[in-house]
Amino acid sequence: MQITLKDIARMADVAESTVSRALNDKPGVGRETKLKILKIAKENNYRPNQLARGLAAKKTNMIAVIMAEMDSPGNIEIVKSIEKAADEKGYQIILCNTNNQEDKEESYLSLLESNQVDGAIFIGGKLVGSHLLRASFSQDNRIVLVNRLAEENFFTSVLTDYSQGIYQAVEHLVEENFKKIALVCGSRDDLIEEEKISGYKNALRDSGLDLNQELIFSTANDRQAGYNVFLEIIEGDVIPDAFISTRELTTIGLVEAIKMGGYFIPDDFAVVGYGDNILTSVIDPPLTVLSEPVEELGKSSLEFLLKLINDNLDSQQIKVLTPELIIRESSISKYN
Amino acid sequence: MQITLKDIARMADVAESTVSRALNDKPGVGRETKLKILKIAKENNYRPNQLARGLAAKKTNMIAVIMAEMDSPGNIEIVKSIEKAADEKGYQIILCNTNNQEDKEESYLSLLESNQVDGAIFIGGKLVGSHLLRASFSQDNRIVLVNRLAEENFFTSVLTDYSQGIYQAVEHLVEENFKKIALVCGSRDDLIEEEKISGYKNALRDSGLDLNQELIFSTANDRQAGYNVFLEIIEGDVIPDAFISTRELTTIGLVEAIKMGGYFIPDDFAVVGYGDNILTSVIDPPLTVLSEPVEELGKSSLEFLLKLINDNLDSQQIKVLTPELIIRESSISKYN
DNA sequence: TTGTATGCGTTATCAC
DNA sequence: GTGATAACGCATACAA
Repeated sequence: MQITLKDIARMADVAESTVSRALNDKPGVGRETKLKILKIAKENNYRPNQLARGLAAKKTNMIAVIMAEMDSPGNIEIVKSIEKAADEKGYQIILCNTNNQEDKEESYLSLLESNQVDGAIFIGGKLVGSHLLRASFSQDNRIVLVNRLAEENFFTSVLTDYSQGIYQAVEHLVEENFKKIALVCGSRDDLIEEEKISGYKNALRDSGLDLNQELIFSTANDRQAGYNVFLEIIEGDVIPDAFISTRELTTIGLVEAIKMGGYFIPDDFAVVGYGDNILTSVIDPPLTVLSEPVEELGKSSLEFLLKLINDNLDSQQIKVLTPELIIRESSISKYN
Repeated sequence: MQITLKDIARMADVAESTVSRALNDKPGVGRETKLKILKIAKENNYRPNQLARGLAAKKTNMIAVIMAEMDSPGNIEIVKSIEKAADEKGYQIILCNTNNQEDKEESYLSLLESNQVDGAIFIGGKLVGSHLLRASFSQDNRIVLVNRLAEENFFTSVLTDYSQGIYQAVEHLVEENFKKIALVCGSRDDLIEEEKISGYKNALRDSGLDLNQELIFSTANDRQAGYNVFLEIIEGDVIPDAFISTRELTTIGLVEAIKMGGYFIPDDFAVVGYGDNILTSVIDPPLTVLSEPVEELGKSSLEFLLKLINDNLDSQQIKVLTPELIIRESSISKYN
C-alpha cells in the first residue's frame, strides 16, 4: 500500500495540513518542520495521490490531447511539441486517438467533463459537432482546436493557412511552366478542404490560368486513396502535368501510383506534397512539400490552453500560421 | 459547474447511495426508481467525476502506456493495438513519451504510484532501472514490458524474438549467396542488442560462414546514425555485400546513404531492414524486412496487464513472438 | 507557525 | 429496496 499524508503526519508528529503545506511549498510552515517533513516524505518515497489532490484542488495538471489520426507523422510531431511545452509548464498530457470516430471523440470528451483533465486540445478532424460545442460551454471553454474548424467561430484555435499554402504551391508550379495543375484534397463538405480549394482557385486566377473543375479531386486521407486517385486520373479526359497533394498519406499513395505506372517525377508529372517529415522525405525523388508549422502549432495551442485554464480567459483567440513551401526536385521542370 | 450525484439525489428525492447503485447497475434498487434516476441523469448530462470515483473505488480504468520513442512507426502501431484492445475492455489509455530519458520515465511512473492509472505498459527502452523495479514491487506488479528486458527476469513481458528474426534474415541472405553480411544494431551493453548479435552469430555458424567482428556495428537508433554508419563502413577494411539493419530509423538512414553514395540495392549491397510499416514500405527498392508482430505485441501486453490488475495474478508471464521475414527486392541477388 | 475542521464526489458498509 | 454514514487522500479556511 502507498504511503499517505496522514502517515507522514503521524511520523513527523504534526498535523496533516502542515504536511500538505510543506510538500506543496506553501508559506506558513517553519523551516525546521518543513525539512523534517520533506525528509520523511523522501525516505518513504511518498507520492501524493493525484486523484485525491485533483478532487480537493479541482485541478489535475493534466490535459487531454485528442487527435483524429495517429497515422499522420505531422500530427505526431504536433503532439511532441505540445508535450514538450506542457512538460516545461508542469503539465502532463493524455494522448487520445479518435480514429475519426465521433463517438470516441465524445467519450474522450468526458475526460474533460469529469474533471480528469484541466483542458483539452483537439488536433485535426472534421467539423466540430454539437457535443463539442456543448462541452465547451459547460466546461468554461477549456478547449483549443488545432487545424480544425467549427461552423461557429467560437473556439480558441491554432490553424494552418492552407489557402495561402496552396496558393504558393500553385504559383511555384506556374513559374515552372506547368499548366494543368491538379489538386488532390479531401471531402468537399469539409471547410478546411474548401479553404484549400479557394487558395487553388485564387492562385489560378492570379496566374491567368483557367480553372478546370475536373482537376480537383476529393479523396480519403490514406495511402490507398492516393494510389487510386491517380489511376482514376489517367483514365480521365483531362490529364494534368502537375499535382498538389494536400495531405501526407494521400501524397505517399499518389507518388507510388505514378511510379508504379511507369511515369517519372517531375518529367511526366510534377508533385507538390504535404508535410515535411521523415515519411515524405524518404520518397524518391526528393519531394517539394508544403511544410506544416508543426512545432509552432503545438507550442501555441498549449500556450492558449494554459491561458484559458489559468487566467479564466474566455475570450476566444485565433492564430493562423502559414506553411512554408520547400522546393525540391519533384516540382522542377526539365524545360526551365 | 458540473452536476453531481448529490444533485441527482435531490432531484429524484432519493439518497445518494441509491443513485450510485442505479448508475452503476448494481443490484438493490427498484425498477421504478432506477428508471427515474437514469432519466434525470441523462437529461442533465450527468458525468461522474472520475477523480472521486477513482478515489473511492481505488480503480480508474485507465492505464498508462509509456513509450521510449514516438518517432518509430512500429511503436505507434503497438500503441494503436493496445488502445483498440483497451477500448474493448472499457479501459482508456494515457500515452506518455519518455524520449529515452530516465527521469521522464520515473516521473510518468508516478502515474501508477499515485493511483491515477490501474497499470502501466512500457514499450521499448533500455534495460529496466531500479526505480521501475521498486515501483513494480510496491504496486503489485501492475506493469507489463513490451520489447524490453530486465536484468532480473521479473516482469511480465511480451517480447519479440530478435535472435530468431536475425537468424532467419542471415539464412535468407546466405541462400541468396551473400557472403559478407553486416549487422547494424544498437549499443552492445543493451541486452536486446546482444540477443540480435547472438542470432547473427548462430546463423553464421550454422551456415558455415566465418564471423568477422568488424561487420557488427553499433549505432544510435536514428536516421542520421544509419546514414553515418554506412559512410564509416565504406571507409573501412572489410566491405560487406549485405546489411541487416535491425531498427526502423537506422534502416532509413542506411538506405539513404547507400543510394546517395551512388550504389545500388541489391546489386551493390543487399539490405534487410526492420519493421513492415508505411515508412519502410515507401523506400525504393522495395525492402526485405523483418516484420515486427506489432498487433500481437499490443494485444497480448494489454491482456497480460488486465490479468495482473483484475486477477491479482502476481506470477510473472512471458510471451515471445517471432518476427516474420518478408522478402522483397532489396535482398534478391542478381546472380541467382 | 501550527492544528482543527470541513469539503471535494464518489463508493461501500452498514443499518433499517 | 432504501437511506444514513463513513471512508478515500488531500487542500484549505479558519482558529489557535
